[in-house]
Amino acid sequence: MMEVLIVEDDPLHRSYLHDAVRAALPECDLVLEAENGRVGEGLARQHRSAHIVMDLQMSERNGIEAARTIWKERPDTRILFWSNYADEAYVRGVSRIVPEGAAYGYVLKSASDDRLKLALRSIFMEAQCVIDREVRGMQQKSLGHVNGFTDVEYEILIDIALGLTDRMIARRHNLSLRSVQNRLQQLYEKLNVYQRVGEDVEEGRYNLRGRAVAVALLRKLINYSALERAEAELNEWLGVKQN
Amino acid sequence: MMEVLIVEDDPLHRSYLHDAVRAALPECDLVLEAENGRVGEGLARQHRSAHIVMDLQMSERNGIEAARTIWKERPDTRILFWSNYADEAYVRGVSRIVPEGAAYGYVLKSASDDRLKLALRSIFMEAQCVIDREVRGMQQKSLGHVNGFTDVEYEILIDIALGLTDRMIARRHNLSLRSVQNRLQQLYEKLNVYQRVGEDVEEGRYNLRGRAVAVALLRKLINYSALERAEAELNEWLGVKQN
DNA sequence: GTTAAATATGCGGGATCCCGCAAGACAAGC
DNA sequence: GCTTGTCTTGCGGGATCCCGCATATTTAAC
Repeated sequence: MMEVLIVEDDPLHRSYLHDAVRAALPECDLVLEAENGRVGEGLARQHRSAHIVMDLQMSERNGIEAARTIWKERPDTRILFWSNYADEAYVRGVSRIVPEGAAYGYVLKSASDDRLKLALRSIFMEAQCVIDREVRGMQQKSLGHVNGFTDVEYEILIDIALGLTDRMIARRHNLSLRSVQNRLQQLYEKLNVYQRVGEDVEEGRYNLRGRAVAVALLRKLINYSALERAEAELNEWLGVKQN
Repeated sequence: MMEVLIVEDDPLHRSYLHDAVRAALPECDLVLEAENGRVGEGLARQHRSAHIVMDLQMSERNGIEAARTIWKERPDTRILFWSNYADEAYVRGVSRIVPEGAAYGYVLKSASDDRLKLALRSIFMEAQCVIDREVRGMQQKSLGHVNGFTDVEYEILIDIALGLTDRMIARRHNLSLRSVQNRLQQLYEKLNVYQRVGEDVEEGRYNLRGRAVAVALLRKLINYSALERAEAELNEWLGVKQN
């Protein structure tokens, strides 16, 4: 008596997943479906789902937020993230919320049938972690300190992407103004923002702050959902500070 | 003897589209498929395709760029854009490149079977334009001057999102420094960026420039593909300026 | 335990940004 | 013509950003 919950907003992908689950897990006798994160959370709570397949990019409430609240309630839930992209923003977002010792997976939608089915069995039956090669590569590059970003640096990157002033960032992280600016300089360095843009010396420089955000977006260090989440956290912080 | 070219990177969606085309257009005797924009361009050129269904968000080369080069070569090509989103950035991007008097369509993937098939017939057989209601609504709101953005304003918004300095923007648009800054003030006004962020008066302001970009991203006035395109155009401009 | 490296903080200054004020340019409408 | 409104440009100044220089403090390494 095993149940699997599918959270995925695309009907075609949903039914494809349904079939895959049925084929890979004959011991599963109930497959639930949710068409966005909000509904998925509800179903997970109601059915105490222990096995979830989760899309990341959904309209109503995205997969990372849904997974976070689900894991907060029951940290031993096994979740397989099934996504189109291996953007650093997503990978970071996921690994930030996975609880200690939880079994989870991250496979791309471009993966083969077999890989998906294998991952389903490994995670749900064997409680193993399965991370796609591309995603794993991303993780390595991200955490490997060559051209990778510290957590603090990443936080500050997000902060300037949100449009905070240096002073605000300093207050938020309990740092001095100058320290924040040091971090920013490191960021500019790592993001390779110091090139001139025009031929005239001393004439065509970028606005470093803005350029850093642009480059981060182009390199997919940041994406919409990361920004959205960060904006929510910022507002929350502003809220508690108010009181 | 009618041919239809499908450009779509998701295999499931591709085969769904294939079926839909077959069902809606029995007079069509050849359906070609491409898995990204680059391949799509090639096939379109090779087969002189006059009827194309195009996804917007693709990895290798996105739908807007592909459509632009295709339309540049044969402006009477009929293209149906089939996308997940009605973001203002996409809508603007599409309407910027559609040639005078061309027949095109924009329907969402969430649309029903019937709507898709109807759109296929309307555009390919009758040369009519078919724009989904949600998308149309977006267009209205975008162009209607209440809370809508001028083309110039939008250009400048893109420029600060790319991280250009005021001076650079001025040079690019042949404006004075001060005019650019006027435009920026309008932008800040329209994007509602002037609110304080903290309780201390005179203490917690946003960095307006950065905040404007953040808000624009959150409101989906800008998205990844728009940035990518803008970055390419910027580099092109820098190139010709060099010589 | 000593050295080296990374990190945090302060000071100061030049560049840029943000913007109020004001004057000229151009078009539309009466 | 006159007015009104929008757009442009210049000037000037305060705030912020970017960053070199110098000094603690912490962390890592041997």
